[in-house]
Amino acid sequence: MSESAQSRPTSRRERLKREREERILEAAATVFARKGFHQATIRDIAELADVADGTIYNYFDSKFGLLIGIMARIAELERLPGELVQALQGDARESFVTAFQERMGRIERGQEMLQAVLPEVLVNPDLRVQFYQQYVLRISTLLEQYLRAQIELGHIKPVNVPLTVRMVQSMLVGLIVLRILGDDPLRSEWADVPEVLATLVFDGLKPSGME
Amino acid sequence: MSESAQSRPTSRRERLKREREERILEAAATVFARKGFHQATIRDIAELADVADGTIYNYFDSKFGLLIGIMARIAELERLPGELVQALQGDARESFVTAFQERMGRIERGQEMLQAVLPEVLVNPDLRVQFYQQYVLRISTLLEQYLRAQIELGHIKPVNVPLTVRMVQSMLVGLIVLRILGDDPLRSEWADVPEVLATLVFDGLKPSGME
Amino acid sequence: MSESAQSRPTSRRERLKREREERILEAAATVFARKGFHQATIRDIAELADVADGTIYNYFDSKFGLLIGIMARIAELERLPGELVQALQGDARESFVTAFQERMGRIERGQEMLQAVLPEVLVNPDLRVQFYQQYVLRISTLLEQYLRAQIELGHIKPVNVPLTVRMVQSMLVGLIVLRILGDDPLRSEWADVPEVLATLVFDGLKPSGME
Amino acid sequence: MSESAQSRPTSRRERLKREREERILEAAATVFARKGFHQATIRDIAELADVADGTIYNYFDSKFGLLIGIMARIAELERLPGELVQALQGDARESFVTAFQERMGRIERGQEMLQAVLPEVLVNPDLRVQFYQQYVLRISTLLEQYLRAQIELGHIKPVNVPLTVRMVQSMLVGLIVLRILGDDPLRSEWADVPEVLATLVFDGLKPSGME
DNA sequence: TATGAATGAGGGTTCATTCAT
DNA sequence: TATGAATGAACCCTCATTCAT
Repeated sequence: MSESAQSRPTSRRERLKREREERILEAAATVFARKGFHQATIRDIAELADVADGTIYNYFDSKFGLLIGIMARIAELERLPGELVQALQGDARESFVTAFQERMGRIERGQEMLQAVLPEVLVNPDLRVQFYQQYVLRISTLLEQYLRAQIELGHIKPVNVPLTVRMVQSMLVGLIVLRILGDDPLRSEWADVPEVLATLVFDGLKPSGME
Repeated sequence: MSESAQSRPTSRRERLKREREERILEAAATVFARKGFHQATIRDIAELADVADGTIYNYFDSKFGLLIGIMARIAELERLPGELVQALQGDARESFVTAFQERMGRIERGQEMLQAVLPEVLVNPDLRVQFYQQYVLRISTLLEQYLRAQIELGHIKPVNVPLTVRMVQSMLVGLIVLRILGDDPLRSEWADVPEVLATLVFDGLKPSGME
Repeated sequence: MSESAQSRPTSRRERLKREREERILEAAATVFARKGFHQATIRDIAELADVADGTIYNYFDSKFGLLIGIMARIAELERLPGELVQALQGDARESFVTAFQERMGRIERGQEMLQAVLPEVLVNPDLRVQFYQQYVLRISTLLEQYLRAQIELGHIKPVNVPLTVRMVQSMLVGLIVLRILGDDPLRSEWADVPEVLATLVFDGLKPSGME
Repeated sequence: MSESAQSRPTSRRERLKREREERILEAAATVFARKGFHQATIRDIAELADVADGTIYNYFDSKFGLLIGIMARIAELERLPGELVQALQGDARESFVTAFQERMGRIERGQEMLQAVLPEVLVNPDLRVQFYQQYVLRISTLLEQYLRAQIELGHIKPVNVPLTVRMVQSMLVGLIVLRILGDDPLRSEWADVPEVLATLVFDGLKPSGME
């Protein structure tokens, strides 16, 4: 009852709960990434998170709920729009590189979660829609606006905007997939990807003087 | 029943067997694509193929064997190397477009099988290796050789060859994924993809006179 | 293929299936009666029926389905209406005794199934309605008609018909419950119950000359 | 906190404890009656009693202990013997009606607790014995004595005493069951039951002049 | 003493695979 | 060879109970 007995009794518990939830989610991501959603058992996750099976259900509704939780974490880490807009100010090519660097970093950090979620996204219609909207459509819209503006300004030549944007998105998604597949160059030279990607997308492969 | 009753008893039987195996494999691809490998049941497949559950095991070792079977069918449809080499003769840009058209067609036709196989490929280490080698590495090697040659010839400017090739591969893989995710432009404007892709990769987005 | 190879191939299988279903249902009734629906495990039932756990699900939808199955068997054994009507022809008291004898026999034979089902009937609203209608209401309606007719004829004195019928039904239901509770006299002197019951209901306890 | 601060610190606490125990027991009876013992969860009961899950275990040993507690409460409310003896003095028929009225009232008031306990009583051997002795045997013995005495006195005609008593008990138990089953006449005309019951048991259905 | 999160045993159910017919 | 019923291992989830705060 006395206020001095415990300084913010809830805050300590709260913190412990948050940490535990975090631990469970991370364990889930790791196990899902390693064995796939369906091969992964709740037991696996519980053991890795060092909790009892039942404890997981104090934090998540179901095994599927863990997947949703991971998706939410990914979305949280994204907050793309603002930053992307930011990154795309100024010189077109330069901002491309910056934006891609950002992106590559996120992909690298989120690789495990993406690997955990992506196979199931390809399979589950609900996840599919959610992932597509959060991860693809949101960026598509932005990129399309940006591309149109740049074309207007003459910084970029006229192209089929929606398809071109899809190509770029495809590359990003494809890079994730190829990394998951264990492609070696993509792992060892990951840092160089943004520059190569910008060159490809922006300048093309055609030699400079060859107009 | 007597051996003389039919001119070539085995060959007819053989054909029936082939057809049945084919039917089962197609059913498997359809069901896997629709529900995912783990949600799909042998019963589902048996019903769609109009055979009994047990019959499937006369043709395939296991449920997983069906997946392997589908992978094999994809590989069979590929026979890339030769054709790719063929396609890449002559003018660089032109052969790019031709090659991509080829590829887009294959992707479209093989979509169901790819959708059936891809999620599990991302999850199963063995499949991963097999898919990576058959579907990525084989082409990577070819493209790398080609790219180097073109650079040598001055038709293409000097770039980081392995990464550049990965970018192109990523795009192809990413296109598959985005189609699976149900992206609308990619479905409705699929025919235009090769040209846009070639423009992007070959010419870049930079306006012509802007060197 | 030859017709003489197996005489009615289906009928043998059919028979085996019937027998197996029967065995499972009996096992379920026994186990439910012994341990109660919720304490009973599918394993228990499977072992008693000498089948594998999964086999049960080839015959019944769920554990609850077994209960429904037992209820259906009880209803099947009943076919009350016709027989009751039959029994109640002729002298009132005599037909009472006959009808009750019939009933007591059925209760005795169906004891295990009733014991399996009754506790859950008291607890599950759906079962409650079904049991009430099949086991109580159907008979109530008949008895009410009969009673009214007998009153009309002056064979029975005017009484509150619905409630009186409920009393009789209560007694029947109560007898089942008391038997389940293990009451000794009801087990050892079961054969005398109909006569005593008829005396009680028909003549009352008042001494003969005491009007 | 100091012992002198409150005149009778324990007695107040005692009262609070009693009230809480009472609240828990009532909540348990309600939930058990509503969902059945096995479907009911400690959480359900805790919520209805407005206490934490763990608190319940400060008052009762286990979930089963709650059932025992309810049984004890029923027995407490009974105190039959004395009152029954009292009620059965004087005119036979009149005392029957009085006794039954008493009983009906108790059944009505105790309905929830009976509904909570009865299904499990039918299933659990220990409860079965306890319930049988407290609720059936105790009264049986009394009624048998009474019946024998009345027969001796010529107020009641000679009958099979144990079985006759069982019939009456069956009716009482059966009335409870039929009420649980939701029988409408028994609910709406409950007040008339004692009279009808007495008529049936005492006078029988035979018309007055029909000896 | 009250709390409510952690625990983990337990069980219904699914379904790939086998095998007698 | 085709059938489809039988098998039983495997797993998600529930929830009574415990116990640190």
